[in-house]
Amino acid sequence: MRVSSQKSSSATQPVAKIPTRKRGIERVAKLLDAAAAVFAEKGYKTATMTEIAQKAGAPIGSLYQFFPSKDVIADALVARYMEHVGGELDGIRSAAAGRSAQELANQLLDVFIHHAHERSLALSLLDARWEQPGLRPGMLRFDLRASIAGIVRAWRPLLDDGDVQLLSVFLLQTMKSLVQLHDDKGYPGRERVLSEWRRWVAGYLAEIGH
Amino acid sequence: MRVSSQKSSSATQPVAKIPTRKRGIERVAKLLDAAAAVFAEKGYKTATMTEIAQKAGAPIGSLYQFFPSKDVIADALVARYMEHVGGELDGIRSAAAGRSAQELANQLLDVFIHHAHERSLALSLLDARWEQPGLRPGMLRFDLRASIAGIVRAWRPLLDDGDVQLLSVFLLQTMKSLVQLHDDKGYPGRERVLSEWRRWVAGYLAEIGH
Amino acid sequence: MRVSSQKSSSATQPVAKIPTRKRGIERVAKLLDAAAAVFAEKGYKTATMTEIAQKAGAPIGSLYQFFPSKDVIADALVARYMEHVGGELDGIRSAAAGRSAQELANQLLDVFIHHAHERSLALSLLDARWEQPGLRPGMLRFDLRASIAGIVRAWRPLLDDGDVQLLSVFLLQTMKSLVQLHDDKGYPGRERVLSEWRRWVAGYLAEIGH
Amino acid sequence: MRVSSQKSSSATQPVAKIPTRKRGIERVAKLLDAAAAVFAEKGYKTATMTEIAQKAGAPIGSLYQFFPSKDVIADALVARYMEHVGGELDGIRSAAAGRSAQELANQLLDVFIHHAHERSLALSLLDARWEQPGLRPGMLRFDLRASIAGIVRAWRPLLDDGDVQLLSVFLLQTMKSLVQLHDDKGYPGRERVLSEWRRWVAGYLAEIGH
DNA sequence: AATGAATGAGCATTCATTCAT
DNA sequence: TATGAATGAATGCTCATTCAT
Repeated sequence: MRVSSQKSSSATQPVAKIPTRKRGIERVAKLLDAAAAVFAEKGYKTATMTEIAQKAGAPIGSLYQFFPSKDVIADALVARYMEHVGGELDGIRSAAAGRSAQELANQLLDVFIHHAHERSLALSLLDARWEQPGLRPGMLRFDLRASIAGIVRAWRPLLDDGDVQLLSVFLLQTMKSLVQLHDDKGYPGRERVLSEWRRWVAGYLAEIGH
Repeated sequence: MRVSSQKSSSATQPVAKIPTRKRGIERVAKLLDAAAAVFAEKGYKTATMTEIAQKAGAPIGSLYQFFPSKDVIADALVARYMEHVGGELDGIRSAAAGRSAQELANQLLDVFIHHAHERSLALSLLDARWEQPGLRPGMLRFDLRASIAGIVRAWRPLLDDGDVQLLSVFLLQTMKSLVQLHDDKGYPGRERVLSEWRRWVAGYLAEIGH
Repeated sequence: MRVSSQKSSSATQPVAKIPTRKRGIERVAKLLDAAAAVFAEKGYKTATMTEIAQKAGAPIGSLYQFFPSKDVIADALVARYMEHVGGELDGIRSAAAGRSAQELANQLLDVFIHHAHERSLALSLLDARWEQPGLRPGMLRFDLRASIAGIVRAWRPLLDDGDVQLLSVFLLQTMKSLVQLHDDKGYPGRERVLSEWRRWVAGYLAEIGH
Repeated sequence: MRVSSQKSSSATQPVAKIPTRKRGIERVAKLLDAAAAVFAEKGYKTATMTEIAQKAGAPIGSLYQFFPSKDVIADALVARYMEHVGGELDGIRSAAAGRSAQELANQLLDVFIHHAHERSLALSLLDARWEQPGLRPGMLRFDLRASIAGIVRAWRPLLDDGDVQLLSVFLLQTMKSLVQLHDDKGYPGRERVLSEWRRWVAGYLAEIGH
């Protein structure tokens, strides 16, 4: 299953222009990387378009050629994250059948660990541009939950829908938590906490999934 | 136990002026409430001092009388949250002895549910000022963790330090997760997820705490 | 009758802030004059807020304190023109009874001649900011027409409504035309044309108004 | 008689390149139509070269091939209007002899009514570029006045020069006024005003022209 | 003390025109 | 010849903080 990253473009919503020539493709990649770095360092509001362009070695006009507004560049970054994670989840799903609960748990937890920074960036970008924090991130959650539900179904095809939903919500939430525990270096017994967490997630997975 | 809300005062950092007369106390409360509302709606960067003053019905000069900068207001709001939660945790600690695992888990989980909005505001304020001088999210976590460790010790005085730490980290993390699951109304089977989560936290608590 | 210059302020439409202190009143007057000069010289789009502020000897922030957008300053200029002309029309109306057709015609024609530049500025400002040119200026026309109708009624109280309307439309249009003929210095026989025009307007006025 | 649309070419002023092949001619027509539409909708300053090219379905480079600057397009549009009106006036002149005053008046008034939108566009383009090098509104007026003078002479060959001038100025001005009265749908008694205006113009024409 | 007008550096964004491909 | 990506100076506007009244 593919996590949707296409803009539904129902109206004349501004979207990133897709570069056609080689030079443009390279430039867009550079711009996105620069934007990710600047947003991560400064936050959405504090980051400036000028700094993004400078960091990418591009004139400000070129930045606006491809990303007609600050919002569009943030959206593009979120979409890129969704594609990365979506791709990995696809891989896990196609190899889910026959795995042990601990193997599956570890694989899922590692996806989030692996993209921890990208994820926290995406969340902060979503948050900073939405009045009611938590509403828009909900979209993100929705897609991922569906993806994870697909994995659970591939892993245990006989599970009923309620249990699939329960497990997918549970897994998503514990993945997020593990990232937080993983990123925080400032508490004692960190190693033990992390391995306990993995054991505990696998235990719950095994309990519900037989 | 009192959760510390004093800055480590490395230098002559500006702090909120403490009002002495009754009228001043009322005005400060109004200003803080207005600030909380505006920050919650707009986010730290987007909120303006002018709007905060307007919402409190106070002139901008008066706002600056008590809170000499935007940062100081944010710090005061975070401190207020810490005091609220700290107070409740104090209460739980003094009545912890003799509670069942499920009772203790529920009480703790309810503290965070109860202050969910205040907490998300405090976190976003901390986050938005990441590289400003002042408090850090880590500091928040540290204080709370210490507070929870105190509760665990009061509940099971014989537990060794490693287990106390493990449990306090675990409890803090699952409290945060429960808030997220609680605030998100957009997924199926929410009721079941929430009750399972409580059951499951209590189970782990019982397992480690004998 | 007073030509309306009050903003109906049905919603949170941005309007010019009215200065309260003496310094503010002087500054607003200076800003309006500067804006009139710059708009007249460059046109609405080409004029820059920076240049207006500079010409008024004010920092850009002060300009925005009183006029929160470029549109608002243009609106203020239009309103000022309406007030000037409205005031003069009021005067003509209260002294209309008993005048000869030629006297009344001359007085009206002189109002527009007198405010020729202010009027052309107001029209160009209205035009430049409205997609369908002619639609918004229509509002201007509406107010003036009503004012002129009041004068005609004061002049000839027994005239029926149809004739009053006819005369007010006719007078407004010929006033505008006279301004154009007056401003254009580039054609031969200008003096004769101008006096013929006045004679001809008075003749029509006398014919319809008995 | 041909209304002059050539610039006085004081220097090496850029002009529209004249297309030679059939495809080029079609493309230029499309570009001019697109430019007219965009200018009419947005005004000279607000209209963008990119949008004009897009509306014509042509790449921006192609637009610049034929019209090397934004000003050149505007000039071309004005020239086109002059040619249209000039052509019609030529026709009226060659059939002027023997017409009644009312017939001549109606024919002339209809020319402006017929090209009302094209005229208002041309005027706004001239106005918007007031201090740019190129044509001036005065020039437009001058050419038309000369054209109309020719018609008056053809109609009444014995009239002395002063009366011819007077009539041509008068006719041009009343033609413009009629257009304004015609375009404005927002006043009462419009039908009566329009027919009165025509009657009244013919009356003056008859009076001066014997 | 209390007030709110003044300040100006800084930001997102635009667009006519060029020129490499 | 035809194309459309590249360019960057210029513009409207914001807002935390100060300080004259």
